[in-house]
Amino acid sequence: MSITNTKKTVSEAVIKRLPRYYRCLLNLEHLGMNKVSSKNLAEMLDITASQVRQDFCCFGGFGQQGYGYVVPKLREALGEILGLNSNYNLIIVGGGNIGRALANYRGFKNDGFNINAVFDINPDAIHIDGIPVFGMESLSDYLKNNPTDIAIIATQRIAAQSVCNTLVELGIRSIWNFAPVKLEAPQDVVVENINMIESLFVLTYRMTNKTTES
Amino acid sequence: MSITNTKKTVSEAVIKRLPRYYRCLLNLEHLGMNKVSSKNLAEMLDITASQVRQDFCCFGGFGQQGYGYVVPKLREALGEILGLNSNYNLIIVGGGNIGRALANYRGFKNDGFNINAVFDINPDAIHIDGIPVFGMESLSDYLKNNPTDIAIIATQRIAAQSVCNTLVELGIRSIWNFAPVKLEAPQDVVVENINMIESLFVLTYRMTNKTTES
DNA sequence: TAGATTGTTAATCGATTAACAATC
DNA sequence: TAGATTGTTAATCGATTAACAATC
Repeated sequence: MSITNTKKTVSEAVIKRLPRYYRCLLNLEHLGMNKVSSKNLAEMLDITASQVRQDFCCFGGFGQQGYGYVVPKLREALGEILGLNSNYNLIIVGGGNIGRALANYRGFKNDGFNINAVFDINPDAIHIDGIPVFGMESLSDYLKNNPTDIAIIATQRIAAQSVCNTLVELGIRSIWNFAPVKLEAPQDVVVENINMIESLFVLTYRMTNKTTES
Repeated sequence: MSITNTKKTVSEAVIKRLPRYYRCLLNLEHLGMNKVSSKNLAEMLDITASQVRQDFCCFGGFGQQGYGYVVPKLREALGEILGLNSNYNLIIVGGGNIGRALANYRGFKNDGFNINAVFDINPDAIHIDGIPVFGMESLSDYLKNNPTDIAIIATQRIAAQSVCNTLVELGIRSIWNFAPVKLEAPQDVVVENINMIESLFVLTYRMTNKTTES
């Protein structure tokens, strides 16, 4: 009740900007900056100062009139809003290229995301340093014994929906989906997608339709 | 002049929907469907029929009143708008987890995207089946001799901007960026980003701020 | 105190939705 | 022809920007 969500709903657009504010503030904090104004932030993020203040206002506002924002305090507050003060336990389903890349990438750990296991239909063919790889048939037992906050779906497109169904049935309520499909899931399940091919198509669109002027 | 961009500017929101329309139509085409209405498409994509028609209208409209849209014709037209009727030559800079995953993933080839080479500061440590791995010092020579449409930046965050500068200097005009930084580039350079950590933060935001009601 | 900058309300701008004439 | 569905204009809704009183 203290910080979160004073106003009714926070728009998609605002939510997508929150991680950027957070990252930017983390950088400033590491640089030892103590004070920042909406004008400063706006310049760094290429948006308007008005928008910065408006966005923060959704959550109650964290500044001091006439002064600005205290960097560590604001970063902390945004971290709380984003849920970054907890640790998260993750598993990956699908040990193909993307699944392995995510498993091997150690960067998520810094932000409290621990990848504890990888599941694949063909576990014997996959080796990942420091993370166990199990067959799909072990998923149910694993989840019963190991509380898991987030499941990453990194399977083939064709398998993604059925894997999603299984995960939901086994109690998973948060899915980070890398398969290029729109997953159907109950409304209490949170799904966030990374769709590379869509991003690539946007790139070729811009290449093809580049404006020649200005 | 024939198909593209009748109206002045196409909004970001519309552009982001184009790949979805395209994917959906490709599926319908594979299923052998010949006809589709804006209502059908809207249902499949979870948007309004009005929006579908409005979006297509940006490019002149491809339907027949009273009938709907001819699937292969519409798919073809969208493919042209998205620039998917050409082949593209790509290179990857950065042979870490993401770079290797992208290089090993064969799926892009289906859509005409050929990954021809990988560059890394430590090329000897990296082996990718069927794709040569070179040192960074070979980049300039390679690009002189091998026309390249798109460069993928898959380096560490810290190296990304300098790699970007080099690529731009060497003539690259399209960059698909996987490093979690906002790259500065001349305005005639097209940059499209995949920012995983931002996506993950949006996921934890939704987990943390889930509405209990309804 | 005077200057700066927030929080918030009001104005503007743009995107989505509704409506409907055109027409297949 | 009658029914269906587009293309497009008008209405609505929401997000961004501007403005400014509050206040540090």
